[in-house]
Amino acid sequence: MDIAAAAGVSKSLVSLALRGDEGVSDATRARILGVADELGYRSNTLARGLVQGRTMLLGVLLTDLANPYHTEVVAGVEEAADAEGFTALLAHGRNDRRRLEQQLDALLQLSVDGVVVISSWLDPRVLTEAARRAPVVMVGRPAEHPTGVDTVANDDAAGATAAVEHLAGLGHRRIAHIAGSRRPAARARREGYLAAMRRAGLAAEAAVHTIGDDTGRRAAAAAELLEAAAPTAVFAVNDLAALAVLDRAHVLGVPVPDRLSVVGYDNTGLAETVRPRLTSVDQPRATMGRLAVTLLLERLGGRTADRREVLPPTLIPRASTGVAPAG
Amino acid sequence: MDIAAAAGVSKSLVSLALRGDEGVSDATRARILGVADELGYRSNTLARGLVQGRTMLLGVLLTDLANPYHTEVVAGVEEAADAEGFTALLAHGRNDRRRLEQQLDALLQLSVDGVVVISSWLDPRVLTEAARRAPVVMVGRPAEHPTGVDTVANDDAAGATAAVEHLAGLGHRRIAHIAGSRRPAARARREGYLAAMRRAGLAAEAAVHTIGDDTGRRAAAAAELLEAAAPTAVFAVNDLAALAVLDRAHVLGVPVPDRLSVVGYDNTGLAETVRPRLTSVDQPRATMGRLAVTLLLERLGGRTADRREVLPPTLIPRASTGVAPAG
DNA sequence: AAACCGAGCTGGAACGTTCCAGAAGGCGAG
DNA sequence: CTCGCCTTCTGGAACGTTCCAGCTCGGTTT
Repeated sequence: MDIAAAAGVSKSLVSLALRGDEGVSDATRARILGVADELGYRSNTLARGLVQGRTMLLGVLLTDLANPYHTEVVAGVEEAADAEGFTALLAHGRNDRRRLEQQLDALLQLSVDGVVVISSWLDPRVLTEAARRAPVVMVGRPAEHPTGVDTVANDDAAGATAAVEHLAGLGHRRIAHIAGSRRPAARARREGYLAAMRRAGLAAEAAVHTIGDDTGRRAAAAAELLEAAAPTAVFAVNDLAALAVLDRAHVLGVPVPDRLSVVGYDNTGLAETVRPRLTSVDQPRATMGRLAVTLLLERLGGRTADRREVLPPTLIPRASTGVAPAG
Repeated sequence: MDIAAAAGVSKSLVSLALRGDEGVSDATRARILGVADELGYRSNTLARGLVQGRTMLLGVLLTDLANPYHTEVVAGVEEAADAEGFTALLAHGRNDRRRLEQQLDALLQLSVDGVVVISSWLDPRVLTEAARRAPVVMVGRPAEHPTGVDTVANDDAAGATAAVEHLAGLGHRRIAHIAGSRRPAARARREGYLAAMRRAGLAAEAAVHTIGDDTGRRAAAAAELLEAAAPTAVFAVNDLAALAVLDRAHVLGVPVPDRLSVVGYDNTGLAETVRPRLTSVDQPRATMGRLAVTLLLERLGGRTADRREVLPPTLIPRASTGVAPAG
């Protein structure tokens, strides 16, 4: 450390002074800080991490940067990380499971103190294995709970129920559902929809159409659904699917919400952008991100039992839903 | 290194074997790899970085994760980084200049081998200072070129010209512009618009309304513009502003594109989502990201002269523009 | 005056790698 | 048989920090 030489003290004392330790005289401290400033000194995270065994870095691994759902969770994670003195570093899987695993590996090799995984894509065994090297919290609904890993999810069944009850409360009976792929969250929403329809005495009216992830099939499913089931209301598995329905309704000349009500899920920025504004089920994303950090810190504090947190979503009514058309 | 003990060789040999060096006998290599696998060994980036003086990490600093413009640049950066054997780590400024600086600092302290800054927010002096510790490339249009830093930008004037020529070619004369804040890119687009209007002999018809960054003022500016200037076409500084115009037109019952044509800038996902699909100027974002990495590598290879790259944008015609209404 | 104390400082080990000089042993050429 | 060379392997230094045990020196207590 050249600061030591320049200030005429030992490197140990430089270290103490820079870290603000008590046992350094004011005069010496001032001199050391002065020299450090002059030399443009920046501490070296690598060296510190190596000797301390912790880096104050949190890794955030996400499947898809472009997905606004993910980025709001990230905001929550960052806020909490900042408050605890950690730096959040993001790694991006770009919708590719292999790459996701590589990025996870890269984070672990960097000796991050913990990892928040915002993705349902990783194999539970990969997560369990990762959790042996650093605490791992997964945000999202896993198909199968990975042992050694904490999870934070929203209550998809409750969200679906809220959507159905909102629509039923407006007098709708033919409430159809556009379901997602076989992913766990989508499945839970679908089951929640079916259960809520039963409870509302509308089991006979339930209609489910399943879509893929790509835009083309979304549009096709929307068209099919509107023509086959002739619903007065649609609960869609997510905002993008809801958008496809709005789009199709526009093409068919069906006015929304006068003749058709539509509810989305995730309350993405889109919901507030499209015309009409989309009623959508909101997950408390920022809260989920913050909670993930809390769970990580608990693990760092020594907790070993797995935790599985489920947070309640909220329905945000907007202009895409209205009272059911008469007849 | 416990692998060394378990395999009965020196730590040096373990290092050589794991890195695939030639001078290790096949039998010994197999034994070492076997032991490493069994012990679940992962190399330690901190230690390697410390001794080698490079980490094979690229830092990507961005103002706003939620901005799809940024994320596509990131995709280009990641693609190129991957191809060169680097790992891209993202740090996020969350629309806060102070935080942006802190994150930049964190990246430098991590000893990343280079930084791609996707933001026009940082003080040029901060960037110049950072560039003394690691190569820095800025993607975006700086107000003032920071010395020691390479920049990659799109040609905003050319983009504005393309928009005006497209509209003029459709017979429009009263082409108004919704301008952005005082940020350099916005200013360049505005100047480009004015110059193109002059060249088209429409200087007298030019009308500029300026907006802020928030949604409310966007809507107000859109309303004001449509009512005051009564244009038949609007070139907006970005897609969000264009959206506000579409929205306002919808409220006023002005059909697009029959009585009003609208062109955006940035060609974000929104442009393909809204109805009608938005004509927009596309920046070659992925290419810009890849180019940024190329420039970083050149710096690592020893180049010291600053480079300033400007890439041509492309207008993507969609349904929001049509021939000017008669009369 | 001896013993103790605390404030202020130092030197060296440690962290997990890579790198470098060089050692050991086998083999072919002279 | 000796020399040199090649292959395979080793030991220790180095990277920039933190941590720990311990040093020195003036002042206070007994």
